[in-house]
Amino acid sequence: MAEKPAATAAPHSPPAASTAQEGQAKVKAGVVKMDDIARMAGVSKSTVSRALSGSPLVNEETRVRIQALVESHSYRVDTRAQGLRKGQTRTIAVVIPLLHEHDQPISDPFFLELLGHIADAVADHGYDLLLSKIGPGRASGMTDLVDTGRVDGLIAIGQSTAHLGLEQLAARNLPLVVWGAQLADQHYVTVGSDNRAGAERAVSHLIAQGRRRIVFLGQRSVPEMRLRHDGYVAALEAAGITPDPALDVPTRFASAAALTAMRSLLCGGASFDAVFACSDVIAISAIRALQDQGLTVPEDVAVVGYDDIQMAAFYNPALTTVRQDTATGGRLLVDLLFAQIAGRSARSVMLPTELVVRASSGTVSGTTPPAPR
Amino acid sequence: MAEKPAATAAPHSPPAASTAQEGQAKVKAGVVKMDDIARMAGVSKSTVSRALSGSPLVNEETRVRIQALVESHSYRVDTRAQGLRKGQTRTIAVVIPLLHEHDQPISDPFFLELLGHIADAVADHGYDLLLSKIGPGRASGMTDLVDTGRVDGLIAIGQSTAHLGLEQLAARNLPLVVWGAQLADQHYVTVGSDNRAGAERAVSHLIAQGRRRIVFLGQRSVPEMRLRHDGYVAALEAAGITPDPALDVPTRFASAAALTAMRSLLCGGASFDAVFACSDVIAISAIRALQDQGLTVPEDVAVVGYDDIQMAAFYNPALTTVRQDTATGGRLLVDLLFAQIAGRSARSVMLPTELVVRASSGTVSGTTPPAPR
DNA sequence: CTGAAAGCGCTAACAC
DNA sequence: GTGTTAGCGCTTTCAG
Repeated sequence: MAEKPAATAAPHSPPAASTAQEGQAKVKAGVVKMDDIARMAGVSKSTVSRALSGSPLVNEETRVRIQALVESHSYRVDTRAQGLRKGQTRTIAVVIPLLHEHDQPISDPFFLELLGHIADAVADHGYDLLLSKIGPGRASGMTDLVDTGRVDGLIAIGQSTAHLGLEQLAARNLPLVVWGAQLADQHYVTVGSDNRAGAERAVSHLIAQGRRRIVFLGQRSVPEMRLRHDGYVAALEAAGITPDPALDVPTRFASAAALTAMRSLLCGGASFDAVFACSDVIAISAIRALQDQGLTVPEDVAVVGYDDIQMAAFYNPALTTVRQDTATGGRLLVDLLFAQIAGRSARSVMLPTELVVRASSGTVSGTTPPAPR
Repeated sequence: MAEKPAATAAPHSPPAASTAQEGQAKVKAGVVKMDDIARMAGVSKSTVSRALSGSPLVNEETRVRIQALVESHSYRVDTRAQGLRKGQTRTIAVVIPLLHEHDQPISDPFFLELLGHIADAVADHGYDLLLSKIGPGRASGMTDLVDTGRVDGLIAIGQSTAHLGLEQLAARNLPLVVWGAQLADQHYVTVGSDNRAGAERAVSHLIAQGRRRIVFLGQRSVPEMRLRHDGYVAALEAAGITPDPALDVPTRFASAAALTAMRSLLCGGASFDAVFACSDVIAISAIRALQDQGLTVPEDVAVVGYDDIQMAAFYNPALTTVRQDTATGGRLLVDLLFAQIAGRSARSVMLPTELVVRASSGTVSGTTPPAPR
């Protein structure tokens, strides 16, 4: 089979003709290269390159001829080669922590919502998005991503326990933005909600409903959760309530873990009239555990979650929760990363949160239609 | 600042020394290349390349020396250049359909669960995963991904309305696997659950509970949903029930859409005693709509969903649903793709489903603890 | 306006 | 065992 069409003989032949002839033969992708197009157009590779990158140095007629050839042969420039030459990748990595030890899948809907917005924003910049689930000892894996020339920058979702690793990356000056809490001594850029204020408002709301014995459900080893705990304590103290350590229940971010934690609290005979959960997923599991014990929400126990995942409004009872704005969060994450890639400096951003009051905290009747997002 | 250390002078100098000296200077990644390592080791680039790829043709002593240099300078081979030369990318793309017209984020937890498993499997193969949200007219975007040399293969999550586009890709012989329904005339490889059988069992279960007027909630334009509808009809007819078109309610995959659909059904005064929803997210929204009307689930209306997302077990009432095994699904998707990349042929796989009976269909009391996944 | 030439960082024949 | 020589497919000076 003739590999290279002898199209050089008729450089100006109508593209349509060659389409019909060659379309069939091209089974495998990438078969036609810039050189081929150049030869067919009767120009040099350089001219094709220029034409394709919209250089003004190219004759209009030539450009049109090249364009036609490109279309008809559905030629596409190889980004890999282009990137190698230009020293860029046009792709950024999003790193999601393994939620825990085992190769448990990413499971919190909140992450997916955020990821979706990040994906949109990255695409708007014309970049690709590499998704990477990295386990403990994340830092080295993340460094690799850029050292091996696979990505131009990194977005980490959740700092979880990797604070030190992230500091190392920042020290190396790699473009990096992380979704999470803004810590005092930190040198990397974060975007996140005002965890302390959000939690404080949620708990104050509970107190305003007449609740006094409020359970904290969350994992304080994660920075964001620690701040939420701070807010919880602050709200309590502002109301003259002394935090009871017995109501501080450590829980990981999985439904099952939350269920277990709640059950053991119930079995322990603790008395409480409200729960502040560090995520909606945790809140939902907690409610389930409560109901299984014959308790009603919000009558016996009022519950507030965090995140406002889509399902929160549809749960029964509809969940009162602290909304984190994933749309602007995602976009901000990406914008700040591109600022760094462009060599500009970026500052951490703390997003305001909004307390969305629904039925689970005892104020709204359960039959009110949930607010559409 | 001296760009290249004059290390050539002392080729065998202890790596530790140079680390200390240079560690500081290397701010930007990728600064040290294979040539540099070669020079420092006093060998040629090829030898370094060989040593690094574990070729047996390299002297043990040389290899050790090179290894040490590589470590101390934390040199990493550039995958981009490597890929260009070797004609591969070691990355595969996962394409998720924009759920609908607007740039709505990916939102169904089911997708995220599947994505998580795919990510694990891809990583196990040592490949990267490019995440791509592609809108209507997906096919061209997908082709691009491989034509521009960015990925070695494609996984599409959900065929939605892109069947024809996928056929085109398959015709071009691009490595491709799609999560979805196995259609009669299709030339691409799919992995998916047995939608027809799954739905049939779910609906039969409802009938066995004494329900006769069962609503179908889903979007039949999507192949998978059409099959589920077939199963729904089959179950009905097997029981001698004539499907009532009034109970066939088209619904997209979003919570809000499902809520609206259900509400208008209720307003229309239709009479029914059960609902079969095409996804758990739809089921949950439907239950919400029912409850808002003062109806109880499962007493007044029994509800069955599809997917068995994590939250299904925690909903109130706990959701009876058709479980799709995302773990083996994800792994299979990836395995079949790699088979194609390796030039082997692959066959579509239809996974069995499992009906998970919980409270929402009226059989189990609501206080039973949900089965852990 | 266009072409020739020199690489981007790496691997793979092919020599020695 | 190791070095030399060609590229992978593209962009970009530098000369016309």
